[in-house]
Amino acid sequence: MNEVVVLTPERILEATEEVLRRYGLAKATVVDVARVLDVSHGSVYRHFPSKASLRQAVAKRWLDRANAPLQEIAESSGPAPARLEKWLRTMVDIKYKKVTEDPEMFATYLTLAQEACQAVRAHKERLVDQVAQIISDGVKQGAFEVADAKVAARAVFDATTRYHHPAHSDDWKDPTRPARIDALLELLLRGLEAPRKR
Amino acid sequence: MNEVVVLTPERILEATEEVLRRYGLAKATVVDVARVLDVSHGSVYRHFPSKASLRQAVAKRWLDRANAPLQEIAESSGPAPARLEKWLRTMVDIKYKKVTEDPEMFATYLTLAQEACQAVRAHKERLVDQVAQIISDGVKQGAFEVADAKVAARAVFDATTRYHHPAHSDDWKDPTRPARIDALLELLLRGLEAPRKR
DNA sequence: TGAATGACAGATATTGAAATCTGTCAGCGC
DNA sequence: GCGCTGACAGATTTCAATATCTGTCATTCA
Repeated sequence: MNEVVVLTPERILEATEEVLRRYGLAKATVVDVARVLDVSHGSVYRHFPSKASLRQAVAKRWLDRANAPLQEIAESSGPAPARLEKWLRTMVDIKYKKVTEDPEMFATYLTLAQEACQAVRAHKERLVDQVAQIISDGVKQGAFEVADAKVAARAVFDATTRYHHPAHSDDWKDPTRPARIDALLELLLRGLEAPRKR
Repeated sequence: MNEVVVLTPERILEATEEVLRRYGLAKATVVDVARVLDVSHGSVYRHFPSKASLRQAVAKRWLDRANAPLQEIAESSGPAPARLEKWLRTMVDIKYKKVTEDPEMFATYLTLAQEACQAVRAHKERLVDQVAQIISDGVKQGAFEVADAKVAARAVFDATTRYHHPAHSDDWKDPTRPARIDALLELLLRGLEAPRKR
C-alpha cells in the first residue's frame, strides 16, 4: 500500500510552481526545486534538459489551463453574437481575475510566458481559431456577414488587445473600463452584423 | 553683431537630445548636457529644477511633435469615413516610421514618455478628442450612427491599440500586419456606419 | 543685481572579488 | 541496469568598496 513516491515531470512542475510562489521568479533556482522534492538537483535534470525548458513547461501549463473555459464556449451552440460576446467577456474576465487575485504570480507567469514565446503564439492561434469558429457559425446563422471568418476573427482579437493583452494590465484600475469594454464590444458586433433593413 | 549666446530652456533641450542620442538613456547625465553647452551643470539647474523635469520636457516635446500632423487631419474637411481612415493610418504610420528609422531613439523617448505618464495621458486625451471630432462630423453627414461620439472615439482608439501602442512595437515585423490593419479598419468603419438599406 | 560657478553632501552607479548556480558526468546502491 | 547522487567547471549573481552623479548654495564676476 505504501507506494514509493516516484519523481515525475508532473511533480517537478508542481514543486517549481511552489518555489516560484515562495521565492519569486528571479530567485527561484533548480536547487530550490530539488530541495522541495528532497532530491539532488541533478535528478531534476534527468527529466528536464535545462532550467529554461522547465520554465517553458510551467508556462505551457498555465496557458493550457487558461484555454479550457474558452474552448468550451467556442464549442457550445446557440446564437453566435451572444456566444461571441460571452467568449470575449470571459477572456477579459480570466485575465482580470488572474491579475487581481495574485498580481505577483501573474507577473511571474507573464515573464515565463514571454520567454516561451513559441507556446504563446500557439495559444493565441488556438484562441483566434475559437473566435473564427463562432464567427463562422454566425455567418451560417445569417447573423454575421464577413468575407473570411479567420480574417474577421483576427480583427476582433486584435481590436480587443487592450483588454486581454498583459501589456495593458495596469488599465485594470481605470473606473471607466467596464463602460469602455461595453462600447468596444458593441462596435465590433455591429461591424460583424449583416446589414439590416431600416 | 557677435551676439552673446544665452542659455535657454530650448537650447538645453536640444543639448539633452544630443546627449541622449550619443550616450543613450541610461548613461546620459546632466553633467554631459552641461558639457555640450559648455557651462557648469549648476547652470542647467537654474532652468530645470531637476533631471526628472528635464526628461519630462524632452518627452513632452516629442509627443507634441507627433501630434501635429494628426491634428491637421482631424481639423480638415471632407467625408468623415475617409478622414477617420486616414487619421488612423497616419497614426499607425507615425509610430511605424519612428520605430523603424531609429529604434534606439524610439526606445529612449518611449521610456521618457512612460516616466512622464501625466503628459502621455494628456496626449492620448487629445488624440481621442480628434477622433471624436471626426466621428461627430460623420454623424452630422449621416455617414455614422453612434449614441455618443466621444464614447465611440474611445472605442475606436482602444480597438486600434495593438497598432499604435508602443507595447506592441515588436509586431512591426509581422508580414501579415498590413492585411490585418485593413481588416480591422474595415470592421471598425462598418461598426460606425449608419445601418444601410439592402 | 542676476546669471553662472564650483565645492560639497547625500544618492546612485560601477566594479571586481567572492559566493552561488547551472549543467555534466563518473560512480554508487537498489 | 536504472535512477539517483554529489563533486566539479564554467557561467551568473551578490555584495561591498569605490567612483560618479544629482541637487544645493555661498561666492564670483560682469
